[in-house]
Amino acid sequence: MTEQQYNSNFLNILKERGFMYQMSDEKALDKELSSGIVPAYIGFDCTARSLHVGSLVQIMMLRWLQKCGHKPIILLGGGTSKVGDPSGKDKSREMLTMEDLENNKAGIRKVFAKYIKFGDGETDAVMVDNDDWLNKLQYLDFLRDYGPHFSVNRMMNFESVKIRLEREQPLTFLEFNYMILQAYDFLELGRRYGCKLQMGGSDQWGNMINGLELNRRVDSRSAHVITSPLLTTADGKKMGKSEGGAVWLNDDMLSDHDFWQYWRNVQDADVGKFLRLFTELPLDEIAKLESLEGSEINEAKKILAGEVTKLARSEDSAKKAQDTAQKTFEQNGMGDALTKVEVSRAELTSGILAFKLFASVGLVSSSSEARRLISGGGAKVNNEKVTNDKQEITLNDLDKDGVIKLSAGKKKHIIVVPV
RNA sequence: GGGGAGAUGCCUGAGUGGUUAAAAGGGGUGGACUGUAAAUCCAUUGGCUACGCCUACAUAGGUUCGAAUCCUAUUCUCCCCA
Repeated sequence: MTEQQYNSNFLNILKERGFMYQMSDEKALDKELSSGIVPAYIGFDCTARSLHVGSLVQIMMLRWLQKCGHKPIILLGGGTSKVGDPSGKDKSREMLTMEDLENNKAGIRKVFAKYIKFGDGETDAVMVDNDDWLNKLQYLDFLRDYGPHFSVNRMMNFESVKIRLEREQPLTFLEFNYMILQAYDFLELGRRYGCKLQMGGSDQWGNMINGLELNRRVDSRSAHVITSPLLTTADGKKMGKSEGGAVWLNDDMLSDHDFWQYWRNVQDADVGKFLRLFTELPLDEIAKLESLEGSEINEAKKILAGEVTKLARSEDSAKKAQDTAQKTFEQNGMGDALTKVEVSRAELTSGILAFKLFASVGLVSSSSEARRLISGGGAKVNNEKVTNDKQEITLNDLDKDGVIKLSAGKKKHIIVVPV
């Protein structure tokens, strides 16, 4: 490997693998990390039942952190979700019920359990909800105790604030307070767990620095922050959209097959970057993979898909997904991991109009869309193009395995199982 | 509290009484080309048991043969003055 820039193994890994965007006081942090266990945290929203690949960079950072002998703290924004995240300006989000919130927390915990180890040990991860302390805050006490440490003049200079003001877009007081609450989280975690490091996306830099300073001013605790680059795909789009939906990490939100396919279909230019960030393959191996040319890079994509799926789902899921992909795409057949939909035998006996079946099975969202698909030549039954939307699908269409394969375009397939 | 501007399809954004399911772009989807990639090109993009029907331009009423376009009330948003 190249020269090791830091004493801390953790920092070296972050640097080499592309997790590092900026950090506060490099030397001090390096020293801190190389001389003992450092508890570090990253905050996550819990507005959905699962996190999606957009959070994967953060998750991997915590995983490496633990691997390097430190303690990950996962902070869920249960308290802040209660207020609703204001940065999605248009519609203020619906309030989550307590029940939703608990469900979401459980779902998110499930994801993390795949990546890091929880428990009571020194480097075991813990998961906390900022509702535990934010909810109890007394406005006046809070103002008196922490208000003096925040300078509005400075906050006005923060990128996030400045942009809004310059564009004359509204910035609510609520929103303005968010960064203060976030800073307070850092302080609280410092008190509870001796947390000294906050990590997060580079858009959080300003907020994170606030927390760092609050720690220093109020508790004289030395604290640090590291940000990761904001991830975009090679064509500059946000990561994590596929076939119209978000790429969820939980398997009850997105099938193993679709998850695997997302990684299989990344752009050539992203392969190396993603391998470094989202897998734990050695760097020299990654270098080899990303240097593959032309269609050979597809092999690298398969490895990427396999590795990521293994981590997020399971070894078995990865295998099945790859197997299915091979059968489906390379042999024009079908694999186990394709979504199966049951259709009553009785209906098939009398015949179902093609466009209706495509819609009811969920390949398209309406029968109008199904008709469009068919007239555009994108609908197939057992690899045969459907030419007429009134074509009937019947038991006669069962293949030798007694099922029917429906395809919408080249990539979306569903297996119809008569019951 | 006073005055002004505005709310259009997934998003941005035209339209200001009549072929307007609503320009244009973005995004999505399908096709061609390829490597299950990118770029490019073409098509499509409210719903429906479909050459017709229904629902749509913040909400509720009204004027009119006819409204997204005019009137009234309501809700929300932004701006300015106090």
